[in-house]
Amino acid sequence: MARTPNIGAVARAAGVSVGTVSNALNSPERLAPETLERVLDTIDELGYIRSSAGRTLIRNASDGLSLIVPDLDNSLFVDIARGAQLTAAAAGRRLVMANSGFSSRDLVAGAAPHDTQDEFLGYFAEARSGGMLVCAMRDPTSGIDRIRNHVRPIVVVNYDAPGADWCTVLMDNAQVGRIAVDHIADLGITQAFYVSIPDVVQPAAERRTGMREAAARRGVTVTEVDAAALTASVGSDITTGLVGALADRARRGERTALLFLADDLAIGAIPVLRAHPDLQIPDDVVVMGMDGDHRPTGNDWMTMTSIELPGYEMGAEAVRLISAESDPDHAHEREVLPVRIRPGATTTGR
Amino acid sequence: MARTPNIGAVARAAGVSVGTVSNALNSPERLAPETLERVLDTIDELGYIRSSAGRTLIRNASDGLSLIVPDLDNSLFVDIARGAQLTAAAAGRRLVMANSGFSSRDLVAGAAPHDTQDEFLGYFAEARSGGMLVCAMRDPTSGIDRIRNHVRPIVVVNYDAPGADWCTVLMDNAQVGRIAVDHIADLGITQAFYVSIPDVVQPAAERRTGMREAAARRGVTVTEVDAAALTASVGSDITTGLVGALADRARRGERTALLFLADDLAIGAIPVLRAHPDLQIPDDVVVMGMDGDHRPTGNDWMTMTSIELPGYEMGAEAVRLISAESDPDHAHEREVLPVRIRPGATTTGR
DNA sequence: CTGAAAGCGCTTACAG
DNA sequence: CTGAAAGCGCTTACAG
Repeated sequence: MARTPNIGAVARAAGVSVGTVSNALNSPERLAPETLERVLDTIDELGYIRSSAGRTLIRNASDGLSLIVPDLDNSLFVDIARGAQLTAAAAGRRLVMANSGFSSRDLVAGAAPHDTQDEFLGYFAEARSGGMLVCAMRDPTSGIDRIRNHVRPIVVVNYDAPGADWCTVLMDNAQVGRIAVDHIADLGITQAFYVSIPDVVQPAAERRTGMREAAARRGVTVTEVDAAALTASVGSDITTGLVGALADRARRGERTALLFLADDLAIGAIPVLRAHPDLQIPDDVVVMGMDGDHRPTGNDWMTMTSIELPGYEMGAEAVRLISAESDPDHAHEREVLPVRIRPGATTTGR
Repeated sequence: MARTPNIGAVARAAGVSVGTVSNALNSPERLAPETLERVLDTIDELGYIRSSAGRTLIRNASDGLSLIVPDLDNSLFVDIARGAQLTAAAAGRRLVMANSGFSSRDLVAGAAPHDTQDEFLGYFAEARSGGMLVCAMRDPTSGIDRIRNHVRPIVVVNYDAPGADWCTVLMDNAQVGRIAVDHIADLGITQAFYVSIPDVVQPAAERRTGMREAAARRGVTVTEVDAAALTASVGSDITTGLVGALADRARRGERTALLFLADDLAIGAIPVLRAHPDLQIPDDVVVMGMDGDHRPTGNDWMTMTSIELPGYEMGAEAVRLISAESDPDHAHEREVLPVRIRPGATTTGR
């Protein structure tokens, strides 16, 4: 990069010292009005843009915040990112994001997660990030321990690490499972299939725990089914395997619930059920997902019952906790945000 | 931030000079194997992490790439971001993103765009970004001119600025409009409604141009309708206003096409049409969107005909162009990537 | 193969 | 209110 005008060039052109130029930028109230004006005019003329590297060197910290998200195809993380970015902007801080490319498929398949979470942790540590939000789908402890002293506040979002030495922002995943069961129990349904991925994925494990607890409490019999991925086509395949049993029950006048860990799975179930002459939604089968997609797709001819996840609030809260860390007697917090049901036609009929 | 161990601390502990520690990190082949090992061990023991600020100061450039996207709720930009980030990672470079919070609603409403594009341009210029991808929905020229000399290569994605002094990566928006009309003309349809937003949004303007050209060529009569936003509910409202005319035509045995600038609009049309007893899809009315959502929602009980946009390729190509800029006799390029139709049940019946 | 030294652009007490 | 000077952590010729 060709050398751009530096603070010395501005000082020379304005006939002041470099310290005065620096003060014009950082403490303008210290300058005589005429001096300030002359310096600012010179900055404009020269097209001077301060390099943040100098300040970062001195402070051993930059003032930008950084956010690592696992996967932008997941609307939860898009919501978290927006909540974080807008809250940061409102506080006058910039936030940049990195996508670590995490795929829950790896975990489900038992493969080592092939993401770049630790690479980005290192990258932001070298940049002396002024605060880091780590949105994790797997335990980030080892990666964070490595950079702990080089990045000021760290907040972990969406992963509950045992013995965490940082603030954590979570949603109440057990409540997700409980609410789903309570909803169908309220409809008088006593038999359900619960389609999820293996418990190596922490939110899946916690939702299952909540689901089982509510099922026992409400007297709902639940058959658990494993999905290999959270896609509509997997949802279709699994449902195809269940229609026989569902139709048998329907002929006996019994309703069945299909509870899917993700809306994408649930969406895949719909066409399979509609294609079956004996199965009406929601009279014979009710369907619900559990990660209500905020995205404005208005995705169906029938609205899908789902659970609204507090992604935006999680991101916003994480940024607030970053700011709270500058308070000297701050103690790390573990916040668990509530979820709520969004009833739709696939369970209530409208 | 408490002072972390610096290169001097490592040098002292390893009994070498700071230059040698630097070489261990940047040119390890220059060191005697034993020296190298001793230095690396010391780095490990001390938990030393290099600060990139020093190098940025010297080079007047950092090695990270940065990407500004207008809006993560738009799947096009999520695709671009993924294409860019994976291509960068494959080339051993890190890429960070910023969301400028652009809303096309502002433009459509005639309001000044209230985004943070220029703020982030300035932020990345202060960080001496090693390369910048600017995904723009409005003309970025003034913002870029301001930072032109402080950021090495700049590539603009998705905005065709007149007289651009940089590489540009575009999709063929005129082709989007042409393909849509050709598709319905191939089905023998001669009457269509075209629902778009005003031409202040550049892609909308270009698609309209392509649409008109194809309509003239194929003898299709098109009635143009203005939408205030690209949402399903706006699509529903507009369609509600059209069902009378559509039903009249259906009773005369004439098919009509509804072409929507965005899939979200088109999705909103579906339930309105289904609710009308005289209108069958696709026998009386065919429906298509024009920004095929890559996201894995499997969004409907009937697949929506749409146009596949080359978002991933645009992001990947933009990163390749960034690298190409380091070639001394590089000339700025303007690349226009093709689009293609994805036929679905809403026009072909399956 | 290794070390000593200059310098990148900035901020911050301190002196005046 | 302004200036002179030290120093942040690093890289890079250069000398040996």
